[in-house]
Amino acid sequence: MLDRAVIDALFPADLPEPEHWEQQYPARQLPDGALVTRFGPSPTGFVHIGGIYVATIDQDLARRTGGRYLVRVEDTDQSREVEGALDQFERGFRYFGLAADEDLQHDGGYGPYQQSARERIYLTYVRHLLRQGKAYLDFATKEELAAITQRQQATKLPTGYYGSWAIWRDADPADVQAKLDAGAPYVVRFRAPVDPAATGARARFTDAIRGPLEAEANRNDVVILKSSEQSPRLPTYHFAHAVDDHLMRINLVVRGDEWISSVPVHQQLFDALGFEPITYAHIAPLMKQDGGSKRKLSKRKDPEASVDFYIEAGYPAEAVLYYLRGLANGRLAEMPLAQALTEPINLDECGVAGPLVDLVKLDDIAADHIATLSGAEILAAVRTWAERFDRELLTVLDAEPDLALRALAVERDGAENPRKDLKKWSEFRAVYGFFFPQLHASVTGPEDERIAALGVDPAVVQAVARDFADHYRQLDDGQEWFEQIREVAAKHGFARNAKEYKKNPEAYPGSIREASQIIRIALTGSTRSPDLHAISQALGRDEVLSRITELSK
RNA sequence: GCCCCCGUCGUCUAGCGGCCUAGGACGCCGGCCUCUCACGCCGGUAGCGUGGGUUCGAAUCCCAUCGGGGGUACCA
Repeated sequence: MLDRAVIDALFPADLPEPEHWEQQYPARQLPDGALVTRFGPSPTGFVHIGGIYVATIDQDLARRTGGRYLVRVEDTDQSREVEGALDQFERGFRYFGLAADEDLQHDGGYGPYQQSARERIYLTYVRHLLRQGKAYLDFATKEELAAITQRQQATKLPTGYYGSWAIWRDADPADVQAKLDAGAPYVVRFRAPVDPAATGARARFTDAIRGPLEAEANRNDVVILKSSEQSPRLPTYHFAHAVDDHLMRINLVVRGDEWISSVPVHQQLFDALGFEPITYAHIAPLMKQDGGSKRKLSKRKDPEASVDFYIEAGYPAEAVLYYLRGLANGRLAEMPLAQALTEPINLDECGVAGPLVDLVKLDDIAADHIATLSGAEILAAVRTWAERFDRELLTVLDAEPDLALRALAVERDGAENPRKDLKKWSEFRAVYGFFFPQLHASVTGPEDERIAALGVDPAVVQAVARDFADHYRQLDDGQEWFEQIREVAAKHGFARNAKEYKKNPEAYPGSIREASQIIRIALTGSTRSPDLHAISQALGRDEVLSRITELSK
């Protein structure tokens, strides 16, 4: 073991002792059962939907128990850091209304809330471990490490830096001093306390979601402090997790299940540091079907892995949240959205398998949700979306707010079963664009391919349009209004109904169906639309006539 | 290689030894409504990974096997 003086010389002279931090970050005064949770975004410039998934659970648990939910930026891997990543994270989480009780902007007295700013805290505890011989300096080079792994693989031994493979674990202090004198870079490794191969030691813990779990005890002397060549000196995730979560007085760690196999290390670390063990809830990650198998949603391959995907498409945040909460806790998926958003997530009901994200299901949820909104609410949301993603639409909306409201009211306001024609705000343009003269591509005449596709004689089309326009009356009653089409259709010999037409197609230019479609296409540019009378009401008499007249020319 | 987690319709799931000839939701298919499309309503399709046990009885318990996922980094 190294002399204390040698160890201390490695650290700033004014570095505080652990007691200092313990006092600075005292136990929280919170009601019994209050959960203190945290989410740790990495500023890599990509905000993963899985982050929203986990953070929602974190926040829910804290809120419900009268605890705290904090965001701590995990930026210990500087090589992956990206400029502006924090803003991106901010924006993404704000869209989903995930505000932390404590974070970079909201100091709760347990900060800094960014690992790169916590160097002195980590160093205190590294020195502490070093002094007790629970950690040691390691000068092994990359090549040496690779060689060790290779030999272990060749002999089918567990890979890693442990026991007699750990060349610096029990090094002669004189050798260490010599390396130090030569200015050789080093890392600090944790001295794993047991050899599971010899003792059969097991690690046991109870996961808040999965119940009792068990694994081989950790054997590896994991790195806790990264290379002495770097500044600031940063810890690995393992060490930062122990120190930060203890000092921030976190009492429930919710994280992806890829961490399960690290729990044995974490337990040893907590124990060596003299920290109370912490409870874990390991969440099954969001998955994606890939050929015959499943894999985690990948930021490289799957656009829907990014929160930007949902924001750009304009999925309502509530719908996404509702979907995600239902995925986490199936019970919530069975209840209406408003209730599921406030109903607690129960960890013991959370799935353990890893659900596939199903955008078709999300679409269904979103359409259902939007159908519960009023036209005014939808307009407001579409407007907000358009501010960022469709400036032309924004201009039109702002020029004609009343028209927009009338358009949205069609088969919606006051309707028993409102249309579910909108799944996301980006669809507004395609679905409602025709209402706006600025966005509507008018039909140019009987030869327009949209009309031609009906297969009705162009001359008849023209005549129908002309007659319809000549006698057109803007009527309030839908039945009466539609009579106008029936009359024109009858006059030009259209069959009264589709059945009659089918029986003898040669005898008619078409049926009432085709006649209606002529008017529909003239008004909307499409063979599929909401109720024609309602559309005519929204458009107004002049616009109806102008669109029909285009066809009669 | 070693260690760990997981496995019910296409998807999300209910199910904790008899209430299961496995229930719901989404999807899909068909029908009704109808001037189109939606909506709505009605009906249908489809599953316990496999093989052994235990038991009067197994989706549920045990073992094995297969499949999928993760870890084994100075990434998180």
